[in-house]
Amino acid sequence: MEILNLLLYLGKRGAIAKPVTITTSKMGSKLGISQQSISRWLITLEKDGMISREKGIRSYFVQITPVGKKYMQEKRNELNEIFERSGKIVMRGKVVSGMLDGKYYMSLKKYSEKIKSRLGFKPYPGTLNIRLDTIDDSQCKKKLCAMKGTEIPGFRRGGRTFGSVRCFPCRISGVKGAVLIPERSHYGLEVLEIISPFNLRQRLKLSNGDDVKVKVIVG
Amino acid sequence: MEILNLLLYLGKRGAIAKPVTITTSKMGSKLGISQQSISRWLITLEKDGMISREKGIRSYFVQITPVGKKYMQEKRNELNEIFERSGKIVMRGKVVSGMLDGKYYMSLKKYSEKIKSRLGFKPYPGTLNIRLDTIDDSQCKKKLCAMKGTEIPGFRRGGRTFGSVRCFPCRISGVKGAVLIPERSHYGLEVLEIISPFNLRQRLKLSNGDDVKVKVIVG
DNA sequence: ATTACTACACTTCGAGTAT
DNA sequence: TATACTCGAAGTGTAGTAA
Repeated sequence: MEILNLLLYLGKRGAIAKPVTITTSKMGSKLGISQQSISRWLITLEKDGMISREKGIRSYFVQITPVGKKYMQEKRNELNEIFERSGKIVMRGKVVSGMLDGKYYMSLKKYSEKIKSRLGFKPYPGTLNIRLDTIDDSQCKKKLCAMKGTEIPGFRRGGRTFGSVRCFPCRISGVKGAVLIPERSHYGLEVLEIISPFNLRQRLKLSNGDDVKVKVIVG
Repeated sequence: MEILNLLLYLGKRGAIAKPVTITTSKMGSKLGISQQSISRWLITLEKDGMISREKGIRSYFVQITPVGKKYMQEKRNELNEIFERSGKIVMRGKVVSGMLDGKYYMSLKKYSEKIKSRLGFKPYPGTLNIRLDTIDDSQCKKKLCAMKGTEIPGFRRGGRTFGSVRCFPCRISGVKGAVLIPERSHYGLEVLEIISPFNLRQRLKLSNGDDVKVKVIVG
């Protein structure tokens, strides 16, 4: 058993901030090893100063110590460095139909001209919508949402407000484009809206349900 | 040996993007185990589909496969979630004098009213500037810069453009405030601009050179 | 020089079981 | 109910050595 997995189990239950209730058998079945082994591992982790324990009536209160936290943070930093250095966020998903509103917005001069000046291309009037299938892919979009990207400011016209949009230059199956994150979107984390100088459906011969790979270069 | 450590060693050498040259004895001495054990582990990892290998003349070319990459990403996501959930960025620095432009901007109604509506407080007209001393603290600011935060839009007046500003609610020595990240700032990564409903210098009895702690709650 | 086999020590595993 | 002990099996470690 990798001790990181043990700490991960505890950390997910909040054991970094406060003592949490655990039983060795639940923990074992969750991690795929026996109750006995968990018991032994907790004793070892305690000896090594990674966790502290206090016996409850029919369970233990376990907390991750600063030593344990430091160990986890080291691994986290190493992993983050490796993946951030490569500086790519890759998402996979399936082509789906949009609500045609992307087409409308991208045909507005105020948007398309700003995009031209900020991203260096005039967007084809329309967006390609991609449904992200796995949780990992949605997490990637969440990460994008938390980043700044290239902002295309909103505007008002005839009493109506058109919200701002953030863009993240990307490659979709090798073709230049950008992921669109509207300030106010109809879609959740599971749908990616893509613009491109090209009509992507035509250019990549895409139909609904086709698999595509979107690569965003970050940093 | 935790297999994550093996993948970490390879990942640090760039084995996610391309095959890298390694020898079992170097890898072993770096990881603190024998050449023989590394040899056996690499065979195991290859069998498990985590890495691919090709024999060179006096070394191996090793690359992490998509399976191995996925394993690493899972661990990374789990760790990031655990630490991001706790959601605090803490920075330390010393109070320094600003250029008095913060005072000017915060006295503009367009800004202060928007801040009132978005952050829930009317900013004292002035910013507290903090010089971040360590690289770690600057890295924290960099992380903030890459996040979205609460956006206060810019505006135009009399032909002049006032840029937008992003805010991150924070506590400074326990007092409510917000870190300001102007779209176009005079300051680099090493200076933090803070606003608050209070005159922080008065309220916290601060003089230039005093140490302060800024805690930003994220997520 | 390298990798990786064999052999054997030591560690970690789960089942049974005491508490 | 829970934890954690003993003990035989399986896994992981290094040394020696072949290729």
